[in-house]
Amino acid sequence: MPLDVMGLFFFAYRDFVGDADALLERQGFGRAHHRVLYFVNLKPGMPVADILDILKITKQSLARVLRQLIDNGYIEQKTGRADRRQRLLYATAKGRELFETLSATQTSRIDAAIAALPPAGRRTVLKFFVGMVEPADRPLLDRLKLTENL
Amino acid sequence: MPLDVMGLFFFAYRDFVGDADALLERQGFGRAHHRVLYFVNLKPGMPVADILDILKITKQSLARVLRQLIDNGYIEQKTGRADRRQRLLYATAKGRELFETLSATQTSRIDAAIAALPPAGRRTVLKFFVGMVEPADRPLLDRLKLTENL
DNA sequence: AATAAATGTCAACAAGACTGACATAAATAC
DNA sequence: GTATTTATGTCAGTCTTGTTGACATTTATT
Repeated sequence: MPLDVMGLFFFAYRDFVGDADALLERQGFGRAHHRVLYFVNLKPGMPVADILDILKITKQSLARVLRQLIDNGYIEQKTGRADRRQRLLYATAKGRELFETLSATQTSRIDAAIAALPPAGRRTVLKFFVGMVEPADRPLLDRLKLTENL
Repeated sequence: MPLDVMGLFFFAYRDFVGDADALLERQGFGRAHHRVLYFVNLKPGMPVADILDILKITKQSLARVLRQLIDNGYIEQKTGRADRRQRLLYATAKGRELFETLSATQTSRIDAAIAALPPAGRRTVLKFFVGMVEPADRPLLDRLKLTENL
């Protein structure tokens, strides 16, 4: 039984998110803010509904977090041109900067872990992750361009 | 920048823990209960302090969850022989059974993801996870026998 | 004109973290 | 042999981030 994969997955994820947690706290933010920042940076102009779908949380839950990010000038909303009901989300310069800061430690941790692997290691890890994702959500990974290096 | 690793890590972990979440809910339990069950199953006779150290939560936080698990007969405590102050944690037969149920879907998801990888894939993924863990905690991984297949 | 969709907002609630303070029993130090 | 430290438990209050349900607004669609 892959008890070791389960356990190591836990520890790896704990320390991966832990990198950002300390920095976020100083801003008065939490993991939820980080997740929103990540996806808005990844796909600028994302409508609210997409974020809800990705994070699998309710709009009421997102609203609080999003409001803080907007009020503090990290994210801005623009009305959709094609569909004027949509509120498209964009990171401001300030928001992109914060995201860079949050990502810095995570990036070096990831780079170090991959550097210790055999040549095909990075690709193998990415393939594993994709394999762990619910098949119904895999097209979403493609749309977010997370599977380009495969 | 390894934005793709970050994103896929998020999705993979979300769906990995999501497997158990549905089952846990019917029991009136949450992820915290699952984590405790996992580690108690992995290392029977673990003292409370070790669990706190691993989960990086406070004793007050653990107390609630542990109490529910004990009161419902999933875990039992025994006074340590060497150090009678310690409360060593053991899963009951009922606890082991619940853990097996919770692990079943996670196991098949992991197995499927690994089956799609090249022969060395499993080892590569495990090495990646270890590389992501804070170096100070790596001896702990060894003690928990999570690094045996490396 | 009627309905549906995308979003926002108010209110109440729950899980699971947190801090701080204090209690007990057992081990260790002096 | 008393004093201190350690391992654990418990009470009380707070915070973040999730939940549900209800209702409003704007815009698209039928």
